[in-house]
Amino acid sequence: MNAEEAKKTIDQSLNQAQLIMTIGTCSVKYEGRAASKLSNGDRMLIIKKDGTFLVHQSKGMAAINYQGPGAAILTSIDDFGKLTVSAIRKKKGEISEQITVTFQEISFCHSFDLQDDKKIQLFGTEQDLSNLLMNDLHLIEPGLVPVQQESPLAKGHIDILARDRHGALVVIEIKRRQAELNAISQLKRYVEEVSKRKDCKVRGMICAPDISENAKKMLDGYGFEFYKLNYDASHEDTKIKGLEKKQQELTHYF
Amino acid sequence: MNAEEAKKTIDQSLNQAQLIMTIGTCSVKYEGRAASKLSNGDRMLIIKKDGTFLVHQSKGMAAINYQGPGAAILTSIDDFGKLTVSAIRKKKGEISEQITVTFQEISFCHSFDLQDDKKIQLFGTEQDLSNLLMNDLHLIEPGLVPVQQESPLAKGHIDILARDRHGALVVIEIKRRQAELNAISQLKRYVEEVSKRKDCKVRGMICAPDISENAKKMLDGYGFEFYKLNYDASHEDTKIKGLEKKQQELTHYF
DNA sequence: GCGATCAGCGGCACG
DNA sequence: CGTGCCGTTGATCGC
Repeated sequence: MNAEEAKKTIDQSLNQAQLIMTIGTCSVKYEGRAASKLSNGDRMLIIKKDGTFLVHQSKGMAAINYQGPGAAILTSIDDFGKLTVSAIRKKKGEISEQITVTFQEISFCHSFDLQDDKKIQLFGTEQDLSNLLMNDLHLIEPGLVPVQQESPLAKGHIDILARDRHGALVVIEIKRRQAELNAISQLKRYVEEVSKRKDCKVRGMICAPDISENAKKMLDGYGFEFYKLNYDASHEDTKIKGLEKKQQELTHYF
Repeated sequence: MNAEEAKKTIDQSLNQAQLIMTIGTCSVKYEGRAASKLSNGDRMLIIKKDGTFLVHQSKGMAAINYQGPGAAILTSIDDFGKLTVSAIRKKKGEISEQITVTFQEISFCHSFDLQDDKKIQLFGTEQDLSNLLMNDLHLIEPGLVPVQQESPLAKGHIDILARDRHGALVVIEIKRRQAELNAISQLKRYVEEVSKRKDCKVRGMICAPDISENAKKMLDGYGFEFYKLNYDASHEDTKIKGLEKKQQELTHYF
């Protein structure tokens, strides 16, 4: 396909705010928060009507170069008759960014009018798990009652804050996947902050489907607790299937 | 476009491991680690030759539903003559996942042969900054010498480990963007671990272009230091433009 | 393969 | 608007 032709297609479609797809051999250059270079190869360029700019290679999930919504799109034909398409982002307070795609060959360039105002409904988020646990704190231990959900702290927010039957506060951090070191650090921060403000015993607790070995050691070191949270999120109504306390390994005592 | 026709196009292209793009009105369902529903609207479905499966709406950067490389793709025509395309992922040890796209209308379905074995070159990563700083530790303070880069710890790895002119170890954590609470927690982990193993004073230090207010407070609380790292990563050779120590605010003393 | 972390992270929600 | 953090995070690198 002709470069002039493609340029015309893109320019017109931009005016009409359509989705534009261009496929061809191109090189890509990026300058902004970082910088990148990608030499000639066949790629797919997607320009959405909100300014989203995506360059995809033939493999891999992530766009290899991109620009978020709001980018200004510019097209031009260079001295060698090659089409270049640029996405430029200039926001005050942010680093100015620019991607330039230079096409050697264009095999396809077309625009599509996509009508779609539907929003996705997502189930099984951490928030969902939190809501479920809120109503089932007895699964953890008898007498545990909710104090606050999503308690906003100066430094982050606690998933669930509860009180046990002895009057101690329990900071519960929920993870929808394996808890790792940073989850323990997070919990530590919350427990420290709550301890500073409340004059009572404060327990720290992680509820997650799994925990890494190092994270478990760190957890034990702080005297926190881990509950294995078994759940099924593959349906609209996420279900908690089990919640069992994992004691410290006996080996820790030898 | 006819559903049968589109199915044939997709099936044939899958055999040839090409990139396939289908555009039309569809609903999308996902079940796996989480679950989602998206009712009818116009979308773009991209199937890459490595099994990557992407559903894009007309706006926004992220694919609204996706499946990574390795997904098995299935097509079928349902009782109402509608085309459904599914991506299924079954890996042992992982949760089985499935996306199903049901097309009401198909406006475009075509495959493309994208030849591309080029890899992107990225500049200005945290690693690059680390390399630069390694050779310019004097920018931080006189007499600071490198001990080890990317020092592997049981719990993570230290960006730069150095020794100051008084013999104290300095754990340096570099961030390419604003340091926030979790960066401080991270640094704390490393300092704790080094302290445990070395019998000398251990300093903690963050080098980042900025630091959030709370992170700064937490940093001060631990007695760590913040150096404002001014750099330009918008070119192939990233440059450090300045590195200035930010003292504690005087207000902290009142 | 597991684990820890980075990412041009993006996106969201809440102060 | 900043900030903290989740994400079906993904991608990478070291052990």
